[in-house]
Amino acid sequence: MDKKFYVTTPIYYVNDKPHIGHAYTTILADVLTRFHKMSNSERKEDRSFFLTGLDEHGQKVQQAAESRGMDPQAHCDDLSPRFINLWEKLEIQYDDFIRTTQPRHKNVVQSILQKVYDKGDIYMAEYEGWYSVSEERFITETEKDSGDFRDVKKLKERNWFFKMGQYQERLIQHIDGHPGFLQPDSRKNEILGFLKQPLSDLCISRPKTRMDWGIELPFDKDYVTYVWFDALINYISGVAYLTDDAKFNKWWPASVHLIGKDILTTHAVYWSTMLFSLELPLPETIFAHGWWLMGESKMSKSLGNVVSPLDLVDEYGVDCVRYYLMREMVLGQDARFTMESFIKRYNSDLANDFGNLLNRVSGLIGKYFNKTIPAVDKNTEAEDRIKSTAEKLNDIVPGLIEKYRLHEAIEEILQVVRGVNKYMEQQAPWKVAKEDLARAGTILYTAGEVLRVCAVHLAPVMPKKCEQMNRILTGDGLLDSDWGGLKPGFQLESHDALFPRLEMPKAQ
RNA sequence: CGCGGGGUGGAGCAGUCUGGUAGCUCGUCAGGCUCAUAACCUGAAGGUCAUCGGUUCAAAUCCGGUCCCCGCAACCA
Repeated sequence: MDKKFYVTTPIYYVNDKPHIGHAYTTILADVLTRFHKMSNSERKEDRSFFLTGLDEHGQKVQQAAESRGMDPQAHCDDLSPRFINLWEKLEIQYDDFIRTTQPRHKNVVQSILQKVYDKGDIYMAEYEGWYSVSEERFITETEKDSGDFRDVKKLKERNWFFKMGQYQERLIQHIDGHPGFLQPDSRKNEILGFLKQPLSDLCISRPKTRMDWGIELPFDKDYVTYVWFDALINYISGVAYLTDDAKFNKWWPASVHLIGKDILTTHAVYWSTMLFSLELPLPETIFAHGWWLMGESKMSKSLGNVVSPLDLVDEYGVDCVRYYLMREMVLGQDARFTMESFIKRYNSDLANDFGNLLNRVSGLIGKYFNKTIPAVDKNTEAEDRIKSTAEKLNDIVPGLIEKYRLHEAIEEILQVVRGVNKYMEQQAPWKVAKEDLARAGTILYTAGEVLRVCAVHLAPVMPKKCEQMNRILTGDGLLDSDWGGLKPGFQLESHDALFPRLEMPKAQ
């Protein structure tokens, strides 16, 4: 994990307010970045780059703006703070926030269009397909057959096409040759299955007569570019492609594009072939995560009345929500959000195991050592054992993070926390203290130090709470998982419960 | 027969690639402890690993059939 880490989220489409799907991906990116910062030994801040932002062009944005009686740019400017403010509230430490209406992005998109055009990978042709008059867009055969669209008619339109199909074989070979490129495996197979069909070329233009909220084609002023062709480029325009070679070469190719499973094809196929055309390396990994389900349906803005995990932030704190989201979802699979599972998870992991352990340790140190961290007298086998479980986390956690097995990494840390509770039970310092104070000191130092190490490992998930725990135990928020952070002689202050137990709300 | 993923104690998951006493968290029951946020620790009950058949000394794991669930089938973000 000592190499550079460049992570991206999708740039979110500004036709509505941010929702849990946006928040989940962004928190995930933040957590992964913090894990990488932590494990990089030197110049930590230079070793990771986290890019997120907004996708502001396209028909839906234009329509959303129209329905509000606003200019599209004003609409975007109005919505963007909602995202930025939410990220701040969720403790997201991104390195850059890109908006596709920014000149730095538009310029790159136009340069790329020209470049690909000059190369001969873009040509004009007649597009014929089913057009929905009410939706003002072309629909697919499947969509037409679904019967959900009225006013459907065949329509011909002259458009510009990207020669995507010619890269089909090369893409298949890349996927086969790079097992980690598309994750999880089920998604990789999905794409390989998709690529068994002939891959057609991609229509990358929209006539301004139909839709003009986009980036103009440099070689044809009557058209703007298709929103995906525009949006995907953010991953390289955001790290200064064509404008700052040193910066670009430092970060590209991305370590991972985090996406929801709904936009897998655009990333795995469109984006990859675009990069082939540009003769740029492909990202190391595209990871498609699942969706948060509410009851039986996908949680989305269309269900305005649902309780979202985001609603819990104000009441229960951002760290607890981050913990829940990261621990409860198996990356790649769907997960179900319920209030009950949130409270159960919070109580059993954070209140009972993690938070309560702090109170046990600090309470006993208060009672028998006048709130002063005791020194280690002599380690026994029991100390060596619990200490080694803590030290093993230094290998286990980064290993699991690299494999995107985040919930397992968290579980491993919690196993160590539970181990300390067990160790306390077996060593019973509250009894030992009455006969052998030095021995009790050894036990309490060890328990406290393992707890502190666990807090350091959990800090990427719960930055505030873990720093707070570290501060309680050591007096500063420095996060270092090396053994010995607890300083004998340090005076503990009294403190409130870090994770007060929650009552299960009564069934309505 | 379009392609792919899955079906493991009450719930959620791991284990399947590299066959060999079925593991974890929550829940339930009993006991212990009493430092702590009625928390913590120990023990127990509970699974024919969807189903049928095959290979094997041995199958949750490999092979084949069947049933059920889910995703994909692009140019709308």
